[in-house]
Amino acid sequence: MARKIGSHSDITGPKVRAAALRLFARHGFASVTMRQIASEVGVQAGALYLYTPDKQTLLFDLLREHMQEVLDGLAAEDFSGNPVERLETFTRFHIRFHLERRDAVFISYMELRNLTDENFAVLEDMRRTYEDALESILKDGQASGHFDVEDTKLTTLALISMLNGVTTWYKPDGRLSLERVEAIYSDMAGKAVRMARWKRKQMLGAAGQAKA
Amino acid sequence: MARKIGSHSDITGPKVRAAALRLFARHGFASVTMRQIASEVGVQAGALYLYTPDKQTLLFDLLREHMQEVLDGLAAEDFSGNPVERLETFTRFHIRFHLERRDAVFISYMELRNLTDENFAVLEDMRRTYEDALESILKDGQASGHFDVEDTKLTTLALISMLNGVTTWYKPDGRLSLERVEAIYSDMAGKAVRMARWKRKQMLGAAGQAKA
DNA sequence: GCTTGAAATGAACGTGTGTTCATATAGCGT
DNA sequence: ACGCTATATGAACACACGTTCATTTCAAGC
Repeated sequence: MARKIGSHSDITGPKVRAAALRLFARHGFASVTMRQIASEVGVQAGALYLYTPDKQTLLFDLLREHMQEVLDGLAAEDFSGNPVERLETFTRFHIRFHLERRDAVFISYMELRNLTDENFAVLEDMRRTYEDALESILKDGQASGHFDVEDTKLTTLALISMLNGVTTWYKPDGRLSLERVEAIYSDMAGKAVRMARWKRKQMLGAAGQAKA
Repeated sequence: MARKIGSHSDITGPKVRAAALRLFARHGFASVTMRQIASEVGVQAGALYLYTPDKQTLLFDLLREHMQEVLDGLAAEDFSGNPVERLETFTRFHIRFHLERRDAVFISYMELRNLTDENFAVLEDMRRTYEDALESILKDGQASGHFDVEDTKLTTLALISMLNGVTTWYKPDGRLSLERVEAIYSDMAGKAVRMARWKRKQMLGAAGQAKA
């Protein structure tokens, strides 16, 4: 038997990637065998090599594809407004987008060490681009007096860690709706970096006195 | 050859665990072979089975030992004081303790899925105990009006995620000292949950009016 | 309807895996 | 001084891995 009805490259290819993504996320790249992936797709192991040169490249392609989607998704957001609004846009986007792609996110933070140095560098670059988007919001907010942040780089990483944590426990049918989770996280992120009112007044006051 | 000078169970046993911990953290449980561990210890693979019944148990023992140390360490901290102070104690302890044991922490959050259900349940229980310690601080702070938290459970997880993030980037010889990192994270955690001054005043005001 | 080639098979490959075990030896208790 | 046993060896086991490839089969183009 070969070439079953309705099974073309266009159909099997995505199926392979989907199965690999699911299995890598559940059991870890190293623990998943090509035969497992093939079985999930409904095909023999050999056939996978029509769609990927090897296992490592399969992982890399999944991760690169994911990071590209993240970057594209971020670029599609509306980042007008002041830093406070932009931070909310970012955090809400991050939560929403990452919850929709939990498997890919999980792998992205877990399996980087299973990549060759070359492939790792590519993804590292993309991740840095994403982080820089957040850091620039923090920097702007620091300059405008909206935020009170000691170290923008560290804060960026801390915020992203916090936001990523959501993927480890969120269940779509759980106690909290997506909207509510978005709101709570966004609120926490905002409070963690925002300048306190009294402190801002104090600064403005000092500036006023200096002028006078 | 066997029984080399100075190589007893008391020496080789810890060496095995140390090597396994290091390698699991670097390359992932599934990717590390018993022969690699043995080689690191300076012993043949077969000898490892004098110290562990199998590879899975070796991982489990490492993780259980780690979690026990975390719980013991937490219990040794001084948690007197108001919720704000207790939260700072907790965050500083967490950062410090986890940075000293980065390998174990990494594995704890990465390799849980490589455990049997039974072993997983044991660790899950210990982790929950740890999380509960933080949540009870948040609850107390909520009750006392120190904190402004929508959902203590979610906030607990968000804070721990944020704090754990430090292990992924911190380098002991890096730009920031441990003390400074502790301070920044502790500060961010505090701000993320603390009740704003104006809001507290407003509440007190409302309470005063209600009384009057 | 026949030809053609893309899509899939399934067996085979070499290698490496976790684990076992008969065997050897070094150091402690006596 | 010597035997006993804890500690280690190293070869072997059965199995599973990623990957290759000659072969087969089916859908589409003419």
